[in-house]
Amino acid sequence: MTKKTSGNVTIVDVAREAGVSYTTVSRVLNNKENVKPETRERVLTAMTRLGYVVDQRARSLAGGHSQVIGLLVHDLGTSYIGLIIRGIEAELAPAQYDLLLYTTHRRKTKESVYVATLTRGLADGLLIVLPRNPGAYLETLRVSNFPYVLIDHRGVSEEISAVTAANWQGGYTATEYLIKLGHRRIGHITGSMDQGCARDRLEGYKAALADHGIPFDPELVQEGDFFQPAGYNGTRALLNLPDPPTAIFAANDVMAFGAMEAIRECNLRIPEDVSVMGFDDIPEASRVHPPLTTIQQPLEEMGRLATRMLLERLRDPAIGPRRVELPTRLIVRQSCQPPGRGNAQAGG
Amino acid sequence: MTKKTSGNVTIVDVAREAGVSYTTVSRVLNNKENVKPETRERVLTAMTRLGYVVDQRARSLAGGHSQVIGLLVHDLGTSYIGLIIRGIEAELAPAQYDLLLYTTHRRKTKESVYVATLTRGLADGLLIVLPRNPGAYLETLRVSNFPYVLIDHRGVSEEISAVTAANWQGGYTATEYLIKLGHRRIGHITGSMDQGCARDRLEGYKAALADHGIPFDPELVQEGDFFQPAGYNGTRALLNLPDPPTAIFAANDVMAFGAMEAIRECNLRIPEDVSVMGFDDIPEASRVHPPLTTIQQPLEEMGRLATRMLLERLRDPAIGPRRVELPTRLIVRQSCQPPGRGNAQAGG
DNA sequence: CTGGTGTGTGCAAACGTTCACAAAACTCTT
DNA sequence: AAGAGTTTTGTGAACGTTTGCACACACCAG
Repeated sequence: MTKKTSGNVTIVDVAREAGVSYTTVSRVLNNKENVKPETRERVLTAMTRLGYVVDQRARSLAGGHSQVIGLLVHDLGTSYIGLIIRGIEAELAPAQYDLLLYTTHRRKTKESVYVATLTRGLADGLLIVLPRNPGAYLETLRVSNFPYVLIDHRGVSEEISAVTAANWQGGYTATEYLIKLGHRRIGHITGSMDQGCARDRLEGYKAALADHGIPFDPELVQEGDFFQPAGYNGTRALLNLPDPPTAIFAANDVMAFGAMEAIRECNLRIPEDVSVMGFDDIPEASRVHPPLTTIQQPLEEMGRLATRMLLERLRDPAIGPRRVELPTRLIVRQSCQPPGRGNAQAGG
Repeated sequence: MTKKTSGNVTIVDVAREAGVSYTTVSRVLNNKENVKPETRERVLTAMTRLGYVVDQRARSLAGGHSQVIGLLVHDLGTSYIGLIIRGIEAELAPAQYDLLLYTTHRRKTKESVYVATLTRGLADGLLIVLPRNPGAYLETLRVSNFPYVLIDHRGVSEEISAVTAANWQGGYTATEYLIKLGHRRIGHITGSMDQGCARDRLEGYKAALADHGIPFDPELVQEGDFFQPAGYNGTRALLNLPDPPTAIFAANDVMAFGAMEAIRECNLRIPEDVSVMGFDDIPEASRVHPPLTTIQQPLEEMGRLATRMLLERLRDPAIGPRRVELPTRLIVRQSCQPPGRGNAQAGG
């Protein structure tokens, strides 16, 4: 038993134990070449004998990298974010990185504050999920050349690495599916219009209408914010229209749940009276009644890919920005059907 | 404009700019007494002029505390954990702490590895949510006198700070409610039996049965693990019994969703044919069809309280362990009704 | 004018690493 | 068997902060 049983074991202690200099211990620690296998072995056993654990603070202060990635999200507790984080962690763990979590809970100012501290050594890189007002700090980040990747947001310029889903395509596919079922009046509840993904989905919706010769009716579009009440309120407004839609396409599943709530409260049936289409395919989508037809976003894969891109950039800072759009696909369940059949059934 | 436009601004730069020594800057930074108000002012303006941000790594290396709290959870993406984290962050943010996130994804070995690195300076304290096999490292933590608080788990000894919900009481209340509706055969799908909360809920269930003179039938208890498939499988098994239950009490909402799935697949109705009771009251519970009657756990409050306890302990290490149990309460929705009414309705 | 008691400030040494550079120890050549 | 080249190891100075100690100065009582 060595003298230092309590307190912290440092590389100096390990060096003494192994009979080498602390530099050699550091080399072993960092898997540097040019260490005689026998010496390495001796250091390694000394480490385990002493129960040595590297001090990340010191390492990062001296060496410049902290093995920590910052994650900026606006909220947790949704499977949307859960799936993304699952992907992130899956890539981070084998690379020995830790995850520092910042949630902004929609308080816009907080994001820029976090970014400042993060870039001061606490983290080596940053993953930003669906920022609310990226303009405020993305430029700061870019100028300071701090590595980061955006998830589900295209950012303010082409110079920014980003992983997104094919939102336009998803919006198009969803709308086209409803059109092909026979719907002509299709309501849309948008996401936060300050976010590109929401705008893209709306554009996809418009494009599908246009391609099938259906005139765009602004009355049928309600601005939402990706939260359930917006889906509910938007749907109530749509159903109160003189000529209400026979189908509602919500810009995400959560708002689609709100839509379902509203439709039921109006004593209408899903999908007999009104069809509902979501976006995301979060796990709950298959659990609600009726199971929600929706557009699947590869959330976990988005997290994985963004992380891979970030780590790649960390290894080689020369790598330029990369922008990847992952495909979305239609998941047909039971919340959509051709219009008018509800009445027919009820009447027959 | 000063010379150092790029790179990092240190206290030395600030000191030069303000015409004081770096020690004084450090004093201002830490709000130490004995700094002339005028000097303090001068340092402060120098800081903002230079855009100084403190380097947490250096601060923590020199000073001993990192202003980071580690959070150990086994999975994200459920509102269960989302609510807890919301509570944690609400308390952490004003105290200027950051959150380092570790998810174990049910891989038991990882937890102990994390604990080792965490205690080496990366974090000042640890919050552990519902650990899988705490025995492995809780003892290590206790011995090294590292501050931590358990959430939703009572730990291995009375010496451990923990915040839990009244699980026994919740199990009792849920079961008693079903009994009072008239159910006599009540199935129970347990959580992971290696966790105290799961055992407590089961014990509450048994106690309620006993208090109402209903003999305990082991056939009616299916072991689960808090995940949806377990709810599904357990329910299928229960419904295949020669004398199946008329109500099912799942140890959490997510398994209750699985139960609902299974019941529907057997062409039975909820609650007419089988009543379903959950536990947790996650937001989805009110959204499923029919809305789930469940036992509410004050998850956000549990996160808040645990964090307050941890910060308190950080301020005064002499504080001993505290164990708090927050109350649970029954939320009546529409997934439970008296037994036998389903047939009556169908026949009438 | 001296000696005390504060206050405000500065110096130097930590904290535990990494890294550039230098030195030492090998391995080949010839 | 010596010199060149290569591998291995060690020394010293960072990294940016906190903190113990010492010092300068003002103030007051004697």
